[in-house]
Amino acid sequence: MRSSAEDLTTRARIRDAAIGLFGRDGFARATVRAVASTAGVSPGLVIHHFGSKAGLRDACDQHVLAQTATQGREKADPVSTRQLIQDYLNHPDQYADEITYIRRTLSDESEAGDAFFDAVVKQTQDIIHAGMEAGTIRKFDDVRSTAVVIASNSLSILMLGRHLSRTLGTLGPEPHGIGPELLRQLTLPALEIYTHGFYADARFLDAAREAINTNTSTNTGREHAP
Amino acid sequence: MRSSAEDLTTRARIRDAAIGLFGRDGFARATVRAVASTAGVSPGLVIHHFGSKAGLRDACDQHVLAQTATQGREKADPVSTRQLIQDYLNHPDQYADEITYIRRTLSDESEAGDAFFDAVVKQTQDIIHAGMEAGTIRKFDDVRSTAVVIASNSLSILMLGRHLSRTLGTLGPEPHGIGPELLRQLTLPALEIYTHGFYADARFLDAAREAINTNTSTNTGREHAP
DNA sequence: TCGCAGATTGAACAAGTGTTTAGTCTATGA
DNA sequence: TCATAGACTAAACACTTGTTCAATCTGCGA
Repeated sequence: MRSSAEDLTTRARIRDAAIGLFGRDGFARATVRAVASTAGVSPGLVIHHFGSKAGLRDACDQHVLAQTATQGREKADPVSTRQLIQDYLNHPDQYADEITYIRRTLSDESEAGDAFFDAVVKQTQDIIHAGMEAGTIRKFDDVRSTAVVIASNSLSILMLGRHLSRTLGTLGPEPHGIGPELLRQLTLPALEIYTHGFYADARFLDAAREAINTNTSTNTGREHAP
Repeated sequence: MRSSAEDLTTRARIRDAAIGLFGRDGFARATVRAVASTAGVSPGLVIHHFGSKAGLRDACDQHVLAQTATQGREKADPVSTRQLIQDYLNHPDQYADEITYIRRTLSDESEAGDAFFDAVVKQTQDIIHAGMEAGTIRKFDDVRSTAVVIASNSLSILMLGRHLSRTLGTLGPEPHGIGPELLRQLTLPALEIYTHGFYADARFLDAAREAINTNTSTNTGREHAP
């Protein structure tokens, strides 16, 4: 369900070209002239529509991340999430630019990236709470930290997708590397760890518990943030 | 154990300044003039020593990643790894530039980043094999994919450290966000998942096994890479 | 002491950058 | 019909970029 063809307003065409180039080359490396050339317009028109290169970036941020955030908020339940994944697996190239752009936004420092990450964590937290009540997810003391860990692990595929697919030899036509083959190959190992754990017993966990409990008083670390 | 003071050769001072700026601002945004100014020399001298800006990047890659790779290869056993972590927790700011630089290298496309990631995966694979024999790590069918998942999860702290500490409120003076407080707060939740799992039972795992086994024949995916 | 190779600099160059500006084209409403 | 607003362009501007170059400075071996 995307505006696919060339029947877009010029402003939208420029913005989409910028999303592709900003994601692929980064904001600094991507030039206004390249964006204009990709969109088939003159450099001046880019400035005319967006005020400045920074304004163009803001428009891209708002478009990609607002869209993804609302999608995420609407489809917070596991069923819709599964449908979203299925939709992606059927049309992977439709989302390529968005994925690359989000990865770049999370890498560079930006308020849009911060907001997106926080939204993912919040959504994960909601899922964990619901799963704990439903009995599908184990009970955790520190749900917030657990959600941060899970979100971080999930987003690592987004951040390192190129490396993952390169190492596993599942590199498809997608520049970010996150293709159906990669997901198919990682799903079972990840779910095994999430189901039966990674370690054979609680040795490491107990040792860490003890170390942290004894260290908190003697350590040189600063006080806890309020 | 770092060459701390100003008793460095000019070439090394330029390289260290570049490591800091390339990591913080990225290769494109960081200018030769800024590197020269930080090192207290003229822009021409930077070129004189490294041939070009790209040559300077190569030197930085080789310095940071070769150093880290050898460290990783020497300290592959869990005991030394723990000592390395302890060493970091005691002197976090000494490693700040290296951490930021490695994160940037993994984000941008570069052979050095590829080699580093592969080294981490290989090291993780060795640890898993050893742990499986020693009985501390569960038995996995697909050790390579499991190692990729574990490595990806571990590196996510590196890639998203700024977001993690920002969300959890453990932001210290480090620009990358990976401070002692963050690690202390994430250790137990991560180890709990790695020990007892995340899901309450094998429902999701079994469902995924079934879905993948039935899909592999009917799916439109291409053949497996050799 | 001399000479020379390398370190180092300041200024300049050429290319590329974001942005501005003057002007043309086009549609739309009075 | 015509005036006006906005889309749009080509050219230029001001600035930054990486790099070069001629010229000094410095240390060291003969």
